[in-house]
Amino acid sequence: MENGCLNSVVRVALPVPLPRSFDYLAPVDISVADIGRLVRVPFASGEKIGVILALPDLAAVDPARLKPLGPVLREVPALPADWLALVQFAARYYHHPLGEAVAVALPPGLRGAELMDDRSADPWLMLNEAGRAALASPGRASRVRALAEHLIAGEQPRSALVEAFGAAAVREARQRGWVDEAPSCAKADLSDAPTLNDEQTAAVEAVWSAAERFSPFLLHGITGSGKTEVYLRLIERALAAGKQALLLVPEIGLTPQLEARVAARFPRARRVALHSGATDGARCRGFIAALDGSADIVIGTRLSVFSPLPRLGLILIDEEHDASYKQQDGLRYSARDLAVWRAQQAGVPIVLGSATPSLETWQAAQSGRYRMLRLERRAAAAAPPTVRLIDTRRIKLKDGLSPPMEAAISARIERGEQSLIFLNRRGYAPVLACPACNWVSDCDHCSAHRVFHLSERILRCHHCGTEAPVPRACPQCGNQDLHGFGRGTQRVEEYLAARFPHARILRADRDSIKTPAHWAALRHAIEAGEADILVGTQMLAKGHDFPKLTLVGVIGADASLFAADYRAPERLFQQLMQVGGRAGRAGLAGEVLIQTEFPEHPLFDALRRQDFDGFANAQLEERAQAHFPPCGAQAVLRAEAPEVAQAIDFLNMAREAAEPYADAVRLYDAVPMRLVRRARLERAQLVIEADTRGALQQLLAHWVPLLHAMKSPRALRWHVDVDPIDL
DNA sequence: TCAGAGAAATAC
DNA sequence: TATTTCTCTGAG
Repeated sequence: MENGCLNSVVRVALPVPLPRSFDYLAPVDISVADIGRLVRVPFASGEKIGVILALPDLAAVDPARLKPLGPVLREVPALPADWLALVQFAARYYHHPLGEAVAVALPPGLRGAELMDDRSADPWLMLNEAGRAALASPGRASRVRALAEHLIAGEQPRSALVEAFGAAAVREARQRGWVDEAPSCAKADLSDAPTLNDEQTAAVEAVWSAAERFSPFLLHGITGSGKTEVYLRLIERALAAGKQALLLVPEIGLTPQLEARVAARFPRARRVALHSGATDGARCRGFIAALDGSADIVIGTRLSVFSPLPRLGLILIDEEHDASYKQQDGLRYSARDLAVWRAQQAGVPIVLGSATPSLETWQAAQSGRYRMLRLERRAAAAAPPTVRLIDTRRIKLKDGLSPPMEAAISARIERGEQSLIFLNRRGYAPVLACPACNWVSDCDHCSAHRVFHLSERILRCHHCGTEAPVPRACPQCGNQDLHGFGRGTQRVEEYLAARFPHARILRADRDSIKTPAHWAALRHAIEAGEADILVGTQMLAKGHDFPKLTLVGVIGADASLFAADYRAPERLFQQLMQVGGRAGRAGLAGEVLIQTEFPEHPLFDALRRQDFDGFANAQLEERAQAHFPPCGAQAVLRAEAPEVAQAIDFLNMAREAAEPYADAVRLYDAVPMRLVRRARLERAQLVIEADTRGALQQLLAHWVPLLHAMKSPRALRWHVDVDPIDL
């Protein structure tokens, strides 16, 4: 059992839900150059694909138990040390098994093939088909993508491209949202980058003067103040310096637009777009292009924070407050927070942009940890919208709409302008009920009502997705007169159609818009003035100028005013500010009308004055009093089981296990979650608070290993959520 | 005595 | 998580 030879051990991260790595016996030809490479290893009775983490001097277990390493995939560049460090940090900070974190951070094509019955030594067989194809040759998808880029840049007429790639490819590119429409825009767009105003210039200079070191900035710019132009100028500088730029955007819906704008500005730069909607092959190629340094600009949703970037020079986060930066399952990471860590690690500047920053970022800027850059002028020279409240306490509403709201819509129709009615509730009515016997359309699997969708004639649970046909009569008493209570976008649309029979009405919510192509078509229809009234959820609040839109009507905002969630006011303010920003952007005055029974609420007061600073500071004050984030740190342990009692039992046991380490933290009681039952499972949670992230992390480092060791019913699942955004 | 089910242990 | 190993039960 002589084992004196150094570097005879290989440490590997494997995609198993165990909080440790695994050691193997090294083959003679292994070297430090193999750290970061994919490898096939025997594991339990089968095989797995993992990533080589290190060549330690000593194994962490009895060397007699080590099995020999399998083949190493040397055809793909090794993942660099800083990438491994990022993933290891994420696994440690979010207390998630390292091997699974590695799997999350890799594109699906590189995560390893599913079937491993073939024991041939060919390392390529470690990858699945998409991965192999992506690495072997630029496939069809990339040709179609190249076509899309040509269309965007307007470098070639459409007919030539149809000839080269076929009409089907053009259609595909459009369906995937890679191009907005047939080539129209183009070289004009290219040359005349708008002149920066002095605020924008100052922002660009401030960031770039710190280009050689870690320096975080909050770019606080109201809607229409030209944040994107600042991003583009900074990318330009990064490219000129031979660096890579990473631009994070909130969600897939917005990626194609920004991508098109970046493509138009930097037609010669190698751009990569990464998001969950991209095919395995496309994600894999983009990842490799980033890794081997050939990509200059990476634009993407939260998952792109894990792109390996050897020449990284700049990180930009657009709409940094957006909730979609937090992953809500598996490795529950915040791409924004990881990006800041990454900027620090790489020693580069990072810009967090928002009109309504998260309180976390706001506090960092107030305390001087981040530098604040303000853009207070609307580039389009339009005045900010006026905000008016409609006190609905003494007004009779018709399907949720007040007479002043209707009058305002009517006035817009007469002037040929557009109105947007904003309501965060899709479907026709939130619940269908029988007035005779009190039957309600409850979901069988969740503690929630099924929502009545009139056009599809179904009842759908918005939590588990199950559907049922709308019953003709009450299933309990046979009464044929069932009523939809409350209102959603469909009902408001229906009412408006009856009230304004000559108006053209478009509805935009997750039910009416299912693909990027739908979304693009809708946007074009709105921009072309083919609608008088828009009805929609927060989907409509984001992105895009609608030049004829001058009225935003908000209904149903009161529900968020007194919600139990302490983040509800922050979210509401952000939402209203954002949706309000849609009104009046092209020289026409915009107006925001909010129906509320609480017109004296300070949130509305701040909104009326467009006073984000005042609102944010007041909120911070409240958070400080309660020691809520960002004036304190939180984590939550959640458990789900067939019976809520099992989940509570587990959490109580967990709580007991935590007590000895809990002197610097507050452990709350295990309680059933607000929506206890979801998809046939019942959930409970236990909140942990500490004054600092350090104290919280210290507890978790002791506690989570104990949780793994705790025995619990087989059907019980649990997870830890660090820095949760909804409790 | 031995299926068969369900719990428990284990992975390098 | 996935698979193997154990341990208990009761029908024959």
